[in-house]
Formats: sequence, structure tokens, C-alpha cells
Amino acid sequence: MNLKQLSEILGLSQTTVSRALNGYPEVNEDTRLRVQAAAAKHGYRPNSRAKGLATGRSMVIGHVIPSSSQHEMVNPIFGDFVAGAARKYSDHGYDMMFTNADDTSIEEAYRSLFQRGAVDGIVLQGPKVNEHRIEVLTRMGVPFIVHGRSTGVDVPYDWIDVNNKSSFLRATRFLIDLGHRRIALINGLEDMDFAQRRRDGYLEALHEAGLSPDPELMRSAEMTEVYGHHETRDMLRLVDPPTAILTASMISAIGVRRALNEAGLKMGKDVSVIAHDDDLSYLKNGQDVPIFTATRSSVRRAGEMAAEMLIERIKSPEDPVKTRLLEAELVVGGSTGPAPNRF
Amino acid sequence: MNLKQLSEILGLSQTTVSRALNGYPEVNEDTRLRVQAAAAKHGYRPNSRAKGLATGRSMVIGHVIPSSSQHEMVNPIFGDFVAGAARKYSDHGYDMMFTNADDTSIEEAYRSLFQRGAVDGIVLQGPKVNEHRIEVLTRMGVPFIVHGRSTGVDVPYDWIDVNNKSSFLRATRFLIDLGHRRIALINGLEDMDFAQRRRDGYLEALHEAGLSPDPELMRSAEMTEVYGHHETRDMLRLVDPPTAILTASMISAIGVRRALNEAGLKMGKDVSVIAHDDDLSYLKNGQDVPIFTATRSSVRRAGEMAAEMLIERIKSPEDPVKTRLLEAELVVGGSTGPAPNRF
DNA sequence: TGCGTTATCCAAAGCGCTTTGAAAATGAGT
DNA sequence: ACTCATTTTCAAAGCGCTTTGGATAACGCA
Repeated sequence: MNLKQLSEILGLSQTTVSRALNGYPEVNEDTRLRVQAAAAKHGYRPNSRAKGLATGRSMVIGHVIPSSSQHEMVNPIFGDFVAGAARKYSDHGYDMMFTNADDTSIEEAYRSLFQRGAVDGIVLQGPKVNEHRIEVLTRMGVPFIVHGRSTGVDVPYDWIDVNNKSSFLRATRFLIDLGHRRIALINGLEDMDFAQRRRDGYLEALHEAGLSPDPELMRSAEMTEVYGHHETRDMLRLVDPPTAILTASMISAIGVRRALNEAGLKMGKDVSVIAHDDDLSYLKNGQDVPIFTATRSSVRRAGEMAAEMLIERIKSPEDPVKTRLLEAELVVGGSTGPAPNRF
Repeated sequence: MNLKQLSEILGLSQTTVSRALNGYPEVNEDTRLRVQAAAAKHGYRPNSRAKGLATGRSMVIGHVIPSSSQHEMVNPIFGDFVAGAARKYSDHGYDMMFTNADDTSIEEAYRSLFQRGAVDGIVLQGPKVNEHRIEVLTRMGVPFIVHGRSTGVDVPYDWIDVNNKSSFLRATRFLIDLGHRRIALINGLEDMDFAQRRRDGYLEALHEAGLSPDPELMRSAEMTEVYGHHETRDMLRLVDPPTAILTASMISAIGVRRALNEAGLKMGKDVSVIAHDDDLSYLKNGQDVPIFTATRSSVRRAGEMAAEMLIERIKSPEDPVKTRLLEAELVVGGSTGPAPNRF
């Protein structure tokens, strides 16, 4: 069923039917009702390609999935961020489109998505330090929003980010206040901007306290469970092992816990652990009392907000740049305690 | 830059330029090269909406995300399945589109996606028992594939699934052979088809061994970490607690492990655990020796295969129905051992 | 040279919608 | 009854592409 057929059935012109359906004022209310009833009855749905061609808008937001199988952003966080964004998109009549690109052709993927007219806006996830894609998108003139920020990029752009530095600064201070001196950081990949900022926060807190950082206690990789486990086991073998560990995700925190258990150490007593908690729906940090002391910020919520900001940007391309910095809460759970007295 | 402009620059007709770019034979090779060079130089990209309008195909595959915040399928598995599918889509020139729908309007979402011409095919994830959506899609005549199956639906349809029943049958037998008699099943939501089949396998193995199932040992809910923990803790308090636990995902297995640790029990010695492992990239089951004994089947691989099967279906709508049943491997790890002797 | 083939290229129609500019219908005012 | 303004409807153009049905040029061969 297309417009033409529907208009023939109704004995009206396509113009009138189109207008009736799209809420234009220059159509008699009775006619509008008739048209709407007929459309519902025949299950008429305007072809979105044709509509897009005619209006110049696709009502689709684009995301790119980097296909290198082990890329930081694809995984734990992906599902929740997308679920949050998707809901907001649909509230505003947008769909979301994903396109796959291997690491070498990501830039091309963005370009293609927009220039083909497939999407009206783009979400850039997982920015690295000096993220080149931001300039690319800016030059293309596509409305976009960055989930995160990129140190070293000085063109203005819309972003929404957690205050990673302050989170890790406060978390580290918290451990220092508990008497810890050997504090490890199990970080994400350090070319990722968020990892860099977390590291900065961590270092600043150490510095404030007059502690000098130990490279042996700073690890960086993809945030998997296995990685958290591996690095922890490795550090526990040091001559002077850490008494506290900061880790970049709940997933790796679980690996940390596993390593501690294997070593017969009690979390929160022998070794304190603080994790960053993205508040993933299938991996809640306990029910009432948090399992891990954590810096918490819902990535699902971030997805919702990113979607809304992007839609606003699409509506008002000339608005000044908008940014949004979310503060993570520091929630205290059972995984931290005073530094053990070694003597 | 559009076709018209490009053809004017080249002094050719739109027809010829279009054909040159799309590899049609009725164009001189020299001309084709000239056209390709110019297209590259000017960064010409055919508008996909216009192309879609003209060809009647959108080169997009649709997925629907149910928006009830706690739905079974959205989460742990989502990211990896999608990543697998996305790669195959892009190999064949397809993009993927997501649309959000709350539980009441999922059917409408599928209908809209296809009838608006937004997608050429649909992936149906997380089928329930008696999944109504399958008939809806069949009647609509849209090419689709189901990830999973649906007991009680008797129209033929394409699907790819893990042999859930046989996996859990074998896993349960394995525990019985180790001397376990009190075996718990921490299952997914039982209106999900996969959960039902796992339960069948579990029950069949008990039956074979002359064991009668204990409702107290059969739990069912969303497969979160917290859930695995909660049910385990609860069952450990029974007068006659389980000596072995089967659980439906790695995530809930982690909760099981946490509960065992809290109770001072050693996994693989005091209580054996077998998990179903979807082989998620950020949650590998250990490095060399598996942590959990597990029934393993890569959901990412399933995503790839689903994508390929769907694309074939789109190409050949009249082909006979295709189905694919994957056998999970039973990998033995450190979480299982002989049943403890209580006497 | 003339004619049938084949290789190239093109004009125009069509995909299904929105939107412009104009026409028809209605109503108000005198 | 007639004019003018307003409301309601319509025909046709246009969005950017593919594809049909020719036209033209080039070629082979008698």
C-alpha cells in the first residue's frame, strides 16, 4: 500500500493525504480523520526511503562498531549504552544504524554513512587521545556527539563524559586516607582518553600525598576479566605487593577478586579494591550493600543523554557547542578497608 | 556531489556513469576507468536512499531491541552477537539497523521496519516458547532468521540455535557420573525457549539416573550476577543443599562463585559448578585451563552464521527452509569434582 | 559499398514521497 | 448578486538514483 493507492481509495490527491497524515494545518479536520482512519485500516506506512529522499532527512543516527575483535569499546559497555540511546531515539522518531569497520577504515565508515545520506547524525564512542575522527566529523559538517572526550583535540565539539579524573582522584585519596601506600592501578588501554584521565587522577592523588608512583603497579590493557586476574596475580608476586587496587571496570574487578581468592587473601581486609562501575544492568554491584567500593556512573544513562544532545544538535545546528560532565559517585562497599599493618 | 553533477563534469549521461560505477558490461573500459577516477577524486557516494528507492532494496538488516530495562536478551550476549553479525553484514554490503520497542509494541516494530521499506531482512533474537512474532514475520513475507527456536511454533522458519537440551543433558550426566545427586539448575527465564530446552535436558538426565527433580533446586530468572549469587545463597541454606550447580551463563556463574566463597565453600571440591559459556570476548573462561567446567558455544560465531544465513535467504527467497543446530562443547575446568562424601 | 552486428552511450520514465504554486470552494461583507 | 479573503484541495515538479528502450557509432564481412 503506497500513497498513490491510498489517495485513490480516498478519492483525494496525494498532496492532501500526505498533509493530513503529517499534521499540516491546511486540511479539513473531517478529511484528516477520514484519511487517518483509512491509513490505519489499510496498514499504510510511508516508505522511509522515499520520505527521506523528499525531505532530505533520514531519521537515523549512525554508530560505528570497530571490528578488531578485541576493541575496548565494543564490549561490556556497548549493550547498555546502546539500549539507553535507542530508547531516546525512538521517543523522537529516530532509528539507529550500525556499520562495521575495521580499524583502518573507521574514518571512511563515518564519511560514507553521512555522505551517502544514510544518517542524520553520528555518535562517536570510545575516543582515544588525539582522536583524529573528531576533526574528520567536524570537517564533514555532520552533527555528532562524542561519548567521552579527547585530550589534544582543540576544535570545539559536543560531548558527554564522566569526570574520570576526579573519580579516580577521589578513589585514590580514599585509599590513601585508609592508610594504603602501595596502590595499584589496573587501567584500560592507555591510548583511550578515559584511561589517560583516570591515570591522571590517580597520579595526582599520589602526588598530593607525597607518594611516588611505581611503574610496576600501573597496568594497562583491555578490560577483561582475565586481564584483571592476570595482572593482580602478577603484582601479588612482587616483593612489595600492593595493598590496594583500583581497577577500571567491574569485569576486571571480578578477575581481581578471583586472583585474591586464589592467593588466599581476603578482599577488603588484606587487599582493598575499588572498581569503576558502569552500572550495567546484568552486572549490578550487589543488591543493597555494594560488593565493591566503586566510582559509579550509569553508562545507560549516558547513552540516553548522548542521544538527546545529538537530537538537539540536529535540530539546531547553529547552537553553541554543548558539553556535559557527569560526576561519578563514590559508593563504599565491602571491598575496601584500612591498610593491613605489615609489622 | 551527486550523480548529475558528476556526469556533467565527465560529459557523460547519468546512465553511463551509473553503469560504469556499478560494473555493468555495456560500458567501455576506458570510460569506466575515467568515471571511477572522477568519482574517487570528487568523493562521490551514491545516495543510499535514492538508490534504495530505485532498486527497491535498502541493504539494511533490522534488529529490534526490546526496551523493558531488564529483558533477557539485551544484555550480556547482545554485544558479541551483534559484533559477529555486523562483520558479516559489512562483508556483503549490508548495514544494520536497530529500532527500539517496548514489550507491548515489538510486533508493531517489526512490521513497521519492513513495511516502511527500511530493511530487507530481520533478525529475531531471544525467542520465547510459542513465539508469536515468528508467525507475524512469516505472514509479512519478510526474510528473517531466528537466533534460537520456538517450541510450539509449527510454521517452518530459518533458525540457528545451540543444542541446549543436549548440552545440559550431557552436563548433568557428567555431574551424576561424578557422584552428585543433589544438582541444582539456575536457569534463565523459563518463558525463554532456550531455558526450557536446558531444563528438559537437565530433567532427562535426572530421570535416566532415577533421580527425582526437586523444585527447590530449580531456579529461574534473569541471568545476572546478583541472581546467581542470590539463588545460590538461598539453596545453600536448605536442609539438604545441592552439591552441584548448573547455571545458564558465565555472569550468573560468577555470582554463584561469590556465594560459595562467602559460605566458605570451595568450588570444585565442596560444590561443583557447570556454566553455559557464550564465549564472550570480555569474559573468557580463563586463559589455558578453564575456570568453570562449561558447555561452550560462541555467540559471536552464531551472530556471524545468522547473518550469512539471512543474507542467503534474502538472495534466494524460495530456497527451502534452512536450520542450523550447533553442538556446544563440554569443556572441563576446575569447578567440578567428585561429589563430597557427607558421611 | 551496403548491411547486419555489436559495442557504447543516452533520454526519459519511474521508485514513493513532500512541497510549491495555483485552482476551486466556501464564507463574509456590502 | 458580486467582490475579496480564506479555507481546502490539487497537479506537477523534484529529491537522486536505476533501468528500459532506443539511438548512434564502430566493426565485420560479403
